Amino acid sequence: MVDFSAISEKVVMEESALMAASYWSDGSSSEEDDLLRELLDYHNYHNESPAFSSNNIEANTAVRSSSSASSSTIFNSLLSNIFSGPTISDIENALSFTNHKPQHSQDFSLSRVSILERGLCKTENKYTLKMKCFGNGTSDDGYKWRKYGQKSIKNSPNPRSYYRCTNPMCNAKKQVERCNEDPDTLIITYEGLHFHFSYPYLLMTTEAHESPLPPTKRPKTNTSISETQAHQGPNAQQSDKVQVQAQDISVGSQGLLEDMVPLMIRNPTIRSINPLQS
DNA sequence: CGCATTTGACCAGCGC
DNA sequence: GCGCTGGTCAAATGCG
Repeated sequence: MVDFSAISEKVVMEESALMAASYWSDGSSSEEDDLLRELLDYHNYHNESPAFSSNNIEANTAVRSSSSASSSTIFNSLLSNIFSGPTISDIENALSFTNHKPQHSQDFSLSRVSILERGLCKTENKYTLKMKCFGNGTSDDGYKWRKYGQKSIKNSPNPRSYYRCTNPMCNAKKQVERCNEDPDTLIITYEGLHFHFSYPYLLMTTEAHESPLPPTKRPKTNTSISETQAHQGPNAQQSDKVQVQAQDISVGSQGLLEDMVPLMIRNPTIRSINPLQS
C-alpha cells in the first residue's frame, strides 16, 4: 500500500484552481464575489482539513498583506500560492520518501513498490497515475473510497475496479486497473474533484477564520470524520494536536511524518526542517 | 447489525 | 439493428 494522498491532493487543488481560474477568466466582478462568497461559505462549513493548515497561513498572510485587495486580487494570491507549490519533481521526491518510510501497516509490509516506472498525466478532466507495484500493493491514496463496480476484462486476470469517494458531497472517482503490457504496473485514473478538501484549501481568508462557525451548518457526519482521519494517518484521533503541529511545522517545530509528507509536497522549503533528514 | 464489497444486470454510446 | 464496450446500479454476500 502506498500513501498517495499527497499526489491526489495536488491533483485536486490544481484542478480546482484551473476550474476556478477558467470561471474567473470570463466572469464579471459580481461573479467573482459570488464564487468567493460561496467558497467562503463552504470553507466555514467544511473547515475540517488540518492538512491544509500551512497553506492557511500562507493564504492568510497574502490576504493580510493587502487588506484592501479586491476579491480577484485575493484569489490571484491564492492561485499564486497554489501554483508555487509542488512540482512533479516534488511529487516524485515525496513518492520516494513515502516508499522508504517505516512500515506502519500490514498492507504496506506486503507490498514492495518501485518507482522505476511511474507517470502522472492529465487528459481532459482525468488524471492518470501509472505506478509500478509488486506483490499485493494497492492504490491507497489517503482518501476513503467505496467500490461501486468492477469489470472483468476478457482474457485478462486483472479486472478494472471503479471507486467513488465516500463523501456524498464529493464527485471524485477513480479507476484502478493493471497495465496489459506489465502486470506489475497499476494504472490509476482519477476523475472529478474532492471539493470537500479543495474548497477549504483555496479559501483560507482572514474573515473565514474570524467568522464564527454557524452551529447549524456543521453537521458532524461520520464520513467527514473518517476522511479527515484518512488524511491524517494513524494519529488521526489526535485531530486538534495534529492541526496544531501542522501549523507549527511551518514555523519550525517538528511534526509527525504523516503530517510532514503532504506539507513537504506543498512547501518544498519545509524539507529543510524535516527531522528525518537532519 | 451495519457497512463495505462482490457481481450480474442494465444502460448508453459507438462502430459496423 | 446488432454487437461490443465502458460505466453504473442494486441485490446478494461477506465481514467485523
